[in-house]
Amino acid sequence: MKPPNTSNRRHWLFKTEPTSFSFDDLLTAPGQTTHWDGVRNFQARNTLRDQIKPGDLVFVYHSSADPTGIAGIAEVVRGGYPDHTALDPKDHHYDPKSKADAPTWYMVDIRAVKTFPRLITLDELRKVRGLEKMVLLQRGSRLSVQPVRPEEWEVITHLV
DNA sequence: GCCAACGTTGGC
DNA sequence: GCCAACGTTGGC
Repeated sequence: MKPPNTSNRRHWLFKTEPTSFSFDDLLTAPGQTTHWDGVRNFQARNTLRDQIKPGDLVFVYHSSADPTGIAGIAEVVRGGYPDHTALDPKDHHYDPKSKADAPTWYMVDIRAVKTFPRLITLDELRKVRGLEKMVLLQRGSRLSVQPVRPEEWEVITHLV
């Protein structure tokens, strides 16, 4: 495998509901690696398809949980490719408008690289200076795949 | 192209 | 479970 280009790596945040897929589930997955499937929002799709590259780093965020927050870090091991779950009528994320020869939806593969010793909660993030512009913290923000600025990444990783 | 209706997200 | 905010759909 080609070593990732760590100098140009970008940073992202992926939301997941831990009742359906948690960071622990990623840790116990084969190779601690998984497809990040099921994204059905065009803006997030564009990011997955066009911008997220192997070597990029990802905060895995637990939404609709108690408490909500960032559970750990994963590394992108495969860039955007078609999300086959959109083609499976039995899949919860099936989309009849997506076709195999013209896929609408994309996913990436990620591998766990760091488990935070504790959840970095949303409450805590809201209080940290320097994160005021973070996409996650914007009012009404619900993008499930979102960019994280380098300085935001730096501040957050030093909280634990 | 507008925009009302509808469905979803996600914090609380 | 509530509901504000948002994205998508479809009639016009």
